[in-house]
Amino acid sequence: MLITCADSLPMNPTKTTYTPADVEAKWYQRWQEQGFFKARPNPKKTPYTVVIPPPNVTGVLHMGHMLNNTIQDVLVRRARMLGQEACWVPGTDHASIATEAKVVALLKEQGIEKKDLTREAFLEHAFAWKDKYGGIILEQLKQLGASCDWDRTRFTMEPKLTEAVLRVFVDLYRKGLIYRGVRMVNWDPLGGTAISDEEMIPKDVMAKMYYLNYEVVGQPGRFLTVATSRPETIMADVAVAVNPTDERFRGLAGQRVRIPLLGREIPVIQDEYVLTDFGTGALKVTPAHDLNDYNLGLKHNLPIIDILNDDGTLNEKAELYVGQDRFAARRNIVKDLEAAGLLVKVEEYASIVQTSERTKAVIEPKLSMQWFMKMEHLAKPALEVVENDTIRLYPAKFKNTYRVWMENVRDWCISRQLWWGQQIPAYYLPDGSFVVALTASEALELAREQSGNNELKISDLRQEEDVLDTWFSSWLWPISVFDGFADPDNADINYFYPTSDLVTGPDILFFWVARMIMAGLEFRQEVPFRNVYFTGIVRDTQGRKMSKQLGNSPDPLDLIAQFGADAVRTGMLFSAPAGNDLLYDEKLVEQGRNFANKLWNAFRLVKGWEADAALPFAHDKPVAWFGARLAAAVAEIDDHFAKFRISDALLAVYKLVWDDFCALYLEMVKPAYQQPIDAETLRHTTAYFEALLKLLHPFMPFITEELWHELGPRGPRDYVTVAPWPKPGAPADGAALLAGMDKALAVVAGVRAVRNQKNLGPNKPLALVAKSDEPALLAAYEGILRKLGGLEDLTFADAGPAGAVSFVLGGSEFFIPLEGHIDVAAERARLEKELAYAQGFRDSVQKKLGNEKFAQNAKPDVLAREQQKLADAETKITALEQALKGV
RNA sequence: GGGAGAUUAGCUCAGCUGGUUCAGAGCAUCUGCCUUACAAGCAGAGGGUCACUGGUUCGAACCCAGUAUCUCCCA
Repeated sequence: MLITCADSLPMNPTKTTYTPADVEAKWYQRWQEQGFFKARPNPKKTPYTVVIPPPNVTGVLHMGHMLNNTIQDVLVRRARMLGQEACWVPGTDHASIATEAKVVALLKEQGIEKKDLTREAFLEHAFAWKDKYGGIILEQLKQLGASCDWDRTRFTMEPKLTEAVLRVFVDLYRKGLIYRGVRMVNWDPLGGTAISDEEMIPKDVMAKMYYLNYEVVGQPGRFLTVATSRPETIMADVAVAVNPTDERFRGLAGQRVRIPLLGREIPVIQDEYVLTDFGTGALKVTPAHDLNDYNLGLKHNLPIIDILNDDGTLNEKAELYVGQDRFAARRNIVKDLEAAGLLVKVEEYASIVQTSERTKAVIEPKLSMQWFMKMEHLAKPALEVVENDTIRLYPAKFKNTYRVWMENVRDWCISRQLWWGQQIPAYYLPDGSFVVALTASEALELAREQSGNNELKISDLRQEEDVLDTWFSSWLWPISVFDGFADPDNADINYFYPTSDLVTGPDILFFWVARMIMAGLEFRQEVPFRNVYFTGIVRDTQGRKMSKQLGNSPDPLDLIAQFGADAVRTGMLFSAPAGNDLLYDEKLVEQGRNFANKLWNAFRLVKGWEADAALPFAHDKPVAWFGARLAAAVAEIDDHFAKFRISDALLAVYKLVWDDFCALYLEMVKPAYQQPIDAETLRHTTAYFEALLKLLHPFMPFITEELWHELGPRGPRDYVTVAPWPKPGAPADGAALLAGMDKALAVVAGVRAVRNQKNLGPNKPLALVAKSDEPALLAAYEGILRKLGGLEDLTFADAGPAGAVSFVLGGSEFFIPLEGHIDVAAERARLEKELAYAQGFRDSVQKKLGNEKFAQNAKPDVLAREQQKLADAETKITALEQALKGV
């Protein structure tokens, strides 16, 4: 009788290599047709929710996305198989500064300058561009196999999410948590906006240090030399500071000095902040243009003179070089200082300047009027939920980082001087005061109330030009994707929130993760997620970050085309422990491809078997053993998942498939060429194969789905994607089965080692004589010993035959008669070495057991183990001594 | 300058409560095999003073102190 595994074979099972390109698109389409990725509130199931860290709407897939989304997909697919209602919400981020910079650059190519456009016209261009190129990245994720519920795709700037942002802004403003204030910000003069710290790129440069002479007032000819890298800012100086302990400036404190060229008098102040060994030890204080100086100015109550315009040119307060760009002014003032004899010297030194990630402009620390959010009130509960493990961070070391940041949290500058983003819903009255409201008409009402002027019209109000920081929409993401602001009691949010796991990079722990926690607690009184898994940064084999400039970043789509999505996914995961950077190496992807190929060939083998119903069940031992092995592996894999050890889980499946199933189990049950197999064994083998496909599916969704359908006839909705995850239930005698097989396999390994040592080749039939202390056990595994060891004969005896190679396992001796291959001296030497080793081991255990304090202090189970070790060592020594006598 | 973390095989990393294992995995390396599923493969082997110096302990990769080097975060 013939048991067929599948009705049709779209793939050619005679081909020895698996070709992923033939099947991947097909299965992704089928999954979508079947609606497997769609999630709906279902009270009978436990929800499992993941919100994607939304990539930039105009971005394209890079290696970091590959890693991050592979991990999410593994978690989501496994949850789905565990019978949970798995909901993975995809979407994109409007990424205000990045996208605006791209649109500005694009318009420039078309000869259009942003400044010549109205806000409305610019946004029209931006939306047109977003509609054309936006969301490409989501299509790319499908090629990776990402099982997102695409019907739920959101965009942080779509109307509903924008409404959520505005509601939150108004709410927090009314709670008194949002205010306007003047602060030192990172100003991008080219982009004309404040940017956040993470949007700056530090650049190593060789800068010049200029030594300038400030004349001491009332002491003509006496100068105080000050070192500065920014001579063009001396017009904004308000003091010169020295360290109070610095002997060189004794007596100068309280004196006044004259700013070079300008002649304005400023005081000399003392502060410990000043480093005595940097520059000349005298520091010019320019509060408007340096953050440290600003703080120094606050401390000493100094005035602030801001000499720069928003575009980086000098304003009239500078008095000199007005209208010139800061760098032109620098060149000119150096010339003039030199001419005036006030420039002592110029030194080169290595320095770091901050530049804008988008416009590349050198960042200017600048005082400006911005919108801020108070963080203290929000940070406190957000810290607590991480401290008390309501939210767990993986790896846990990030708890420390999180704590330090949350305890020193500073107010959040939420305004950006851009157009692409959510415009701040504040409306200025003609008198300069303002109101905050969701809509213009509400604003008008408030404005009339506030001003007492009922004649005010909407056209009298001027809406704030600034937009909100992108993170001000992404911090609401886990709530807003379920419309939790507009409709706080809807079925989706009640069911899917809080989400389960968040997978993201540690670089946005503060900007995103911490703020989502705050938002969750503030607006829903509930954490946004239970676990946060931090991935590492993908680097090249030399440890460098992937970057376009270095050209060290492969195109993920090329990789998928070349190796298959499954191979790329496993390649990323093979070496990606949580929080550790991943050194990407194409070899890992090759390893993934090889693994897919291994699986494919195992399938080809099993597929080729024909069952003969007349044959008796011949492989009860292998079948029982692999059942136990599988159960143990499932338990181990589940444990790895519970601890978010994703790459360990993968490695465990990898070894189960490759070593246990292919190298051992299949070799044990494999019939001789073109011989039939008994039906019972084939039935078990097929069931095991299916279990392996299930365990592998989260990691390698495509090949497992393909083989699932090849392996047996399937109903219309019978897909491994929705198959139940294997249960770990181990058979009662599992431990004994595993231990027994280990002993048998040790004998096989011994025989194979002899084969290799004696250069016998895999085919030469050998005879094995066993002087075993467990003959019954070995007899039970005789079939396996013969097959895997290539034995033509297995006999039990009390003594070894002459002219045999021997090896010792535990208390048993094994002999392989090999006339003509025996080198007596070498045999003796080998056994003696082994004996000496065993004796040394015994002695050390004996010594430990003989130590009174050990006997007193060690736990009973430790003591018992040591005694067992001693007994085992004694047995082995006896057997070795016997073997030596026989040589 | 302040803080956090790391250092285990050639590489990337595990190693849980100090004792199952006189230190484990994957990859790489070496040797031998084109053995009727797979050379993208099979069988076997070698490879470590657990950064260094002390300390605690019957016992330390693990706990403590110091040193060195590296990484990240904050300023």
